[in-house]
Amino acid sequence: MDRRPGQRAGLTRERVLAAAHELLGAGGVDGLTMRALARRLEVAPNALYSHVPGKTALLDAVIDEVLAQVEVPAMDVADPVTGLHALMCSTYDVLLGHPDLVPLYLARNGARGANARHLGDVMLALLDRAGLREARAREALSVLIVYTIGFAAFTTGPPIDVPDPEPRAEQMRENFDSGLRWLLAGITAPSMRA
Amino acid sequence: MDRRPGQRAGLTRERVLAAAHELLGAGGVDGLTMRALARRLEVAPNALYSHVPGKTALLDAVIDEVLAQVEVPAMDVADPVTGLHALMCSTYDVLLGHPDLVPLYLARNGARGANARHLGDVMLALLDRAGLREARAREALSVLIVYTIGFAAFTTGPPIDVPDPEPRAEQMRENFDSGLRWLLAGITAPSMRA
DNA sequence: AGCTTAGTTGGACGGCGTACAGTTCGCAAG
DNA sequence: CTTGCGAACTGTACGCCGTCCAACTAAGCT
Repeated sequence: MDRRPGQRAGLTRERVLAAAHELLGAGGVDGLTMRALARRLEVAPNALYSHVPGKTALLDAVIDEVLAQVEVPAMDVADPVTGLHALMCSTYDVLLGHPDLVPLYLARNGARGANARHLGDVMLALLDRAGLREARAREALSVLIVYTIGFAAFTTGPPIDVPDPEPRAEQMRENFDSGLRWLLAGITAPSMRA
Repeated sequence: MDRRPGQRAGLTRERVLAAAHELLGAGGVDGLTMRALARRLEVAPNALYSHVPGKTALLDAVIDEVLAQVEVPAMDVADPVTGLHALMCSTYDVLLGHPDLVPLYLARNGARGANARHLGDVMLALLDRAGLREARAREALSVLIVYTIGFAAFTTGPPIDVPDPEPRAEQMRENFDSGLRWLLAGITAPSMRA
């Protein structure tokens, strides 16, 4: 801090979020502290509070930002179930790209930011095209979200006792896929369609 | 602390774990700190370290302890799928009884303690009787565990935006049940049986 | 030119987990 | 019955954490 009080440091909400993102990638959740963030931006810790309400809000923002990477299938995709499958797989992959973030994600159970809401809307639209409305649709929505985040959390956790993690990741990917197909089959079974 | 150094306080690993359990129930995860725990046991914070290696280990122990409450179906239950269903539902209910614990549970992804291992073995045995072996069985195991813990995490999280949480809990319980049935149906579909 | 206001700093508060050294007791061996 | 030892416990301290407050300064508007 070779700056005297009052001198601007060029801080922005965007710059703060970006730095937070980097810290998260480098040192995991434990590495992301207000002080470390300030250090990286060459600023006093308190300066952050002019751009972010607090740590919780910052985490929420970062979490939601990550969801922007999810590939949303075209709304007019031929088969809505295929679209849902692709959407959930993409979400799963994105989550795997930010392992330390997943537990947080789950603790807040599913970010409530703009991106999260958008994904939810897309899913509801696809479910609608698959024949599910209202309560049924919300039910299916919960199940799919929970399953995906839960599986990501499970996958990104510390390796249980297997020797090398490489085939494990692939194995988990397949497990995820299997379960997802079962769920989708159940969701769109004839008895479910209103 | 009206005790001078060296005087025994009658601490035991069991007493410590029990107090931790109580604190967890009363104040959630945030309420469980080494210092608060020591305060409740009328002891200096460091005294705990004679009975527990550290906070992480303590949490692991408490987490695994909770799993003891899960009702394990009789091994010779008529239908293994029904047994699995009952087992997962009991697990879900137990988890709901300790809301603040669930995120931790997921972060460590499924306790690795004695009780957790036992439950895993029971599930594998039931899956075996349902016709699943080896890789298939492990696959199904992952899916079921992830689904259950994930759903519990989702349910115990802060209410999204619904007005009153009472019907929500019931709703979620039904959602859980629906998804679970779909999963079990998929797992035991003819194509899966070796 | 002067005033307002937003951005930033130094410092502090209360809390956390836990390491280190010292004190004191219970208990087994002599 | 003494002695010695190891385990339990305390006091103190270190280095973190998130966040609030008052002071200060620079930029921008009038």
